[in-house]
Amino acid sequence: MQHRTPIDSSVLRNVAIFSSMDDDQLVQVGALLKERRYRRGAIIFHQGDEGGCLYIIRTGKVRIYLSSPDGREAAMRVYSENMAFGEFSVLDGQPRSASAAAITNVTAFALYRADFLQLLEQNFKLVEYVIAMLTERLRYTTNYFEKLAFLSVPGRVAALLLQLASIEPLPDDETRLEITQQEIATFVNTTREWVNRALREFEEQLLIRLERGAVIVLDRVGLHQRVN
Amino acid sequence: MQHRTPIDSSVLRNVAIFSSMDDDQLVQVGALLKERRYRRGAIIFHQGDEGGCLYIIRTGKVRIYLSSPDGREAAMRVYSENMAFGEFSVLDGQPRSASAAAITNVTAFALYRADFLQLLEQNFKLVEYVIAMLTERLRYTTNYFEKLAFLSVPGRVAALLLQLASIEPLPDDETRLEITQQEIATFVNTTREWVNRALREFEEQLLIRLERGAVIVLDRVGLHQRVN
DNA sequence: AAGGTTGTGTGAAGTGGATCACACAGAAAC
DNA sequence: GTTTCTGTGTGATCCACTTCACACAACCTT
Repeated sequence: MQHRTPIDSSVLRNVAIFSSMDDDQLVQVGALLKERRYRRGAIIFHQGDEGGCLYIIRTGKVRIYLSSPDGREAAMRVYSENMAFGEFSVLDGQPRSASAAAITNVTAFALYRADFLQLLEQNFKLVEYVIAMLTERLRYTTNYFEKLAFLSVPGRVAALLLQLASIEPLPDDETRLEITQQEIATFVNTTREWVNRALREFEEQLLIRLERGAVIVLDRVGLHQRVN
Repeated sequence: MQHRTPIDSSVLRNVAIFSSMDDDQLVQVGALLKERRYRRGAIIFHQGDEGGCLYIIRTGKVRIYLSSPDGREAAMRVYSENMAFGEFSVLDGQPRSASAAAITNVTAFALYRADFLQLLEQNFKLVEYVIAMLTERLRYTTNYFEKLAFLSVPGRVAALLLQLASIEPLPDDETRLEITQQEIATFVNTTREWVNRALREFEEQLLIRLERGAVIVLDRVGLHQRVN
C-alpha cells in the first residue's frame, strides 16, 4: 500500500517547502518521505487525533474543516498540489486542531515529526520557509475570520467563489469550479438553501453559470462588487 | 518621550520570548529595544499600516481587533504583561493584518524588523520560540473561529467570560473582570443589547454578578455548561 | 427499464439576533 | 448644586437566515 523505496528527488524540486535545497539534500529528504494515497472522500485525520506527521500533496485536493458536537461542519481551507498541511501538530506536538479530508483522490508524502525537526535544525532556509508558511496561515485565517464576522451570506458566497477561482489554473474568465452547493454552504457556514438562493441571484446577474456539481465564474469584477 | 538609553536587562529575564538567552545576550537585546508608552484607549497600530516592529508588553493590556468598512469592530484577542504582539509584520514584511489599541495605560518595548531578524539568525532557541508562538497563535485563532461558527450568542459570551477569567491572576472563584458590556459585544461579534440579555440570564442563575463596568465570575463550571 | 441516490430549486413558516427607542443610574465636569 | 457623559436595562419591531417540506432532474445502479 505504501512505498518503502526512496522517492525520486526530482519530484521534490517544485515543492515550495524544499525549494531552497540542493540535490544532495533533496535525495536525503526523499528517503524520509512516505507515500500515502487517499480515496475521494476519505478522512486523512480528525481534529483531536495525535498528529505524527505533516503532508505534502503530490496530486489532488484536501479540505481542512472543523466539526461541531451536533454534526455540523465548517470548512476552512482547501489545499492543492505541492502544498503542505498538518504542520502545527508536527511543530508543537499537540493534537490536530482541525480535520482533513480528501476532496479528490489524493497522493501525498508524509513527513514525520522527528525527521522534520532534524531537517529544521540542519537547514536555516527551511526554518525561514516554515516561518513564512505559518505567517501565511495566520493571515489567511484572520482574513477568513474577518469575512465570517462582517459579511452577509451572499457576500461570503461571492468572496468564496472569487477565492476558489483564484486558485484554479485558468486565470481567465469562465473558470469552472467543481463544487456542490452543499460544500459551499459548509465553507461559508450557512445552509445549502441559502447558498442556492445567493447563487441563483448571481446567475440572473450573469456573474456565474450553474451546472450540476459546478459553478462557472463568468465575471470576477462583478462578483467582487457583490462582496458585502 | 522615549528612552534612548539601553534597557535594564534584568527586566527581560521573565519575558518568555527571551527566556532562553544568557546574560550577555540579554544585555545585547536590551540595547535594541525602545521603550514606548500608550494612554488608555490609544491606538498602537491600524490594520493596513506598514508594520516596522513588534511589541513586548511591560505593563497593561492591549486589544487586537478588526474593523469593517461600515465601522463595526470585531475584537480578537487581549494581550497582557510579558506577551509579544505584532510579530507577523516583522516576520514577513507585510502590512498589519489587524489593529491594536491600549485597553489600559501601556508601557511596551518595541523591537524593529532588522534587529529582530538578526537576532533570529544568531539564536536558534529564539527561532524555536518564534515557531512555538506562531503555532499558538494559529491554534488560538482556529479555536476562536470555531466558537464564532458554532456557538449561539449566549454560548459565545459564556466562553469569553471563561477565557478572560482564566487569564486573570486569581484562579479561584469570584474573579472580577473589568470590562464593559459593549466591549464584550465586540469580542463575541454581536450587539450590546444581546450581551446584556445573556449576562442577566447568567446573573439570575447565580453564575455571575454584574456591576457597572465589571462582571464578577462566580461559578465557572456552571458557566462552562452554558457554552452552547 | 426500474429504482435508488445525489444534487438542485423553491415556497412557507419559524426564530435568533439586529435595530430602534427609551428610561435610568452612577460618574465626571462645570 | 446642575449638567453631561458613559454604562446599563428592557420592551417592540424587523429581518436575515434557518428549518421544514417537497418536487424534480441527472446520474448511478442492477
